[in-house]
Amino acid sequence: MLAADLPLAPFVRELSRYGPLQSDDVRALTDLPTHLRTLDPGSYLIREGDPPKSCCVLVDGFVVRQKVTSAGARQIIAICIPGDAIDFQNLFLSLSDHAVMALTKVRIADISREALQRLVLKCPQIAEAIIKSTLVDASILREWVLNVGRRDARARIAHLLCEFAVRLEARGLAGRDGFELPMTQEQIADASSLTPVHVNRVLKGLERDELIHRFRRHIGFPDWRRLQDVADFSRNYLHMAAEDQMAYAH
Amino acid sequence: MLAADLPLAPFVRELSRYGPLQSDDVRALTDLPTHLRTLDPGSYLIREGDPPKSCCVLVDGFVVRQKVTSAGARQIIAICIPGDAIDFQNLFLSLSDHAVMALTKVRIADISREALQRLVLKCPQIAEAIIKSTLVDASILREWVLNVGRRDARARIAHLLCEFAVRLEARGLAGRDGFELPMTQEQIADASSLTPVHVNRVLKGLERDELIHRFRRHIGFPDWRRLQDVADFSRNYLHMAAEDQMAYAH
DNA sequence: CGTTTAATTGAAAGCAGTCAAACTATGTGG
DNA sequence: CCACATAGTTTGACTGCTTTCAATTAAACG
Repeated sequence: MLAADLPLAPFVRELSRYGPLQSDDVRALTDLPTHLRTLDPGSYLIREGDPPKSCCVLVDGFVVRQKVTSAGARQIIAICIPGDAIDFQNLFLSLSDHAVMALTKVRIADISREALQRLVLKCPQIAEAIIKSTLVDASILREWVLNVGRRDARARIAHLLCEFAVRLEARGLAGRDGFELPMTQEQIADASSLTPVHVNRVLKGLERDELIHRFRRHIGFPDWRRLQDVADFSRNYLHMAAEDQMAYAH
Repeated sequence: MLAADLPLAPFVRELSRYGPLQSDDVRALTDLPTHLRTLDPGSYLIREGDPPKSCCVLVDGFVVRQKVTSAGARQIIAICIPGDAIDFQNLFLSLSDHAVMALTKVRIADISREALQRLVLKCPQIAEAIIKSTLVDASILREWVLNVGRRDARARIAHLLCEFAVRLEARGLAGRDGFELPMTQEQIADASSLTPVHVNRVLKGLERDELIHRFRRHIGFPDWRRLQDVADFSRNYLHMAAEDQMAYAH
């Protein structure tokens, strides 16, 4: 079978990392009936207050979770990369508490809510894997609260870059040379609770100090070790398995 | 049986709210072997980097989750109230990514990790309830990121007070007249990403504007509606069941 | 009561925000 | 292939919310 026929494969591989799944479980998940669709940048997969329709998995591209204050200020709450489940939230809760927006052109696999719920109730291993995956998401959120709450602008943005690099690399989507950042500076601002203007200044500062290289949207890491120091970054909170501690290790 | 004999009762009641548990499940949970202990304010239940020992439930008193930056700045990430499970994190992940500290004198019920894990694998309903409980925690974390990231000091502190009031009331631990806030202004500062000095000024400002009343640690709400407006507070993100929407409702 | 911890207040400094304008990519249609 | 439009980036000057530093007052505790 071709990879194109198995849009859920990366997602299932990711999940099986959290709890060793039986091959039956893996097959049951991979074979889940899905509906594929493509969305353009800026379009919404889920809006705040929506009732859940399906449970979707990100096959290709990048999306963000976001919330807004009544004053209209936006906060990006999480960045999802290919292979991520977008809404276990909606799988089990009845109203969405945040919106999900496409950063890039994305491919989404919709899984039937009922089918996945049945699977969870039937296969304890799958339930456990989903719990762990959810707990890791929560751990990342805790780090974001710390990041936004207690680090200055420079560390905050550096931290965002470090986290993104490590998560991408763990899925084989980036190497030591860096990665394409799928965000405008305005979006970086909304993720780091800063203004676009200030993001620009900080980015230039990091570049001036040879902590990052930039070309278009590409971010390079000439001195990964030092960037981690500036960012106060430690990958512990990502709860990755030992075998993933590769290139960016220490 | 007396309530004193069932320290897990409030926790189980809470959990059953998230997924209707069979009476067998309820009994299995309530009868879980526990070890009760008492801790003084300021003592640590869990330190960052700890391997998990047991899974503990908060019976009495208040604890906070917290993280610190390498520069030593502290961020409170969550506040737990009686009936909350303190570490589903530790139940399934292998290293703690944050510390848990007692705000007040607390009573803790330690549940054996293995016993609870067995139960999760055996009872799908319990697994589902735990998933939902974890998802609600994550939703609260998302709101905290927004709160700390995009609201000014006044709204931020008001929001903290609103959330605490609503959560306490849902467990029957506070009424319309207000509640005892189990935190010093320094701790409020660490929860709202401000300095203690500024917390003091904002609190005085809220009091001056008749948005709250204060006496010692007691917080009263003379105009709940208006406070919610200032706080930009909506209880949606708490994902409470309909029957809990009582006194503080709108 | 004396001692420690928490709350309060004032003055000054600073990090990030706001406003505004210029510049650079990227894309589109003639 | 170029002119124009649009979106994103960059820069400067100024403002302001929050922090920092320091000192005083009030409350909690043994």
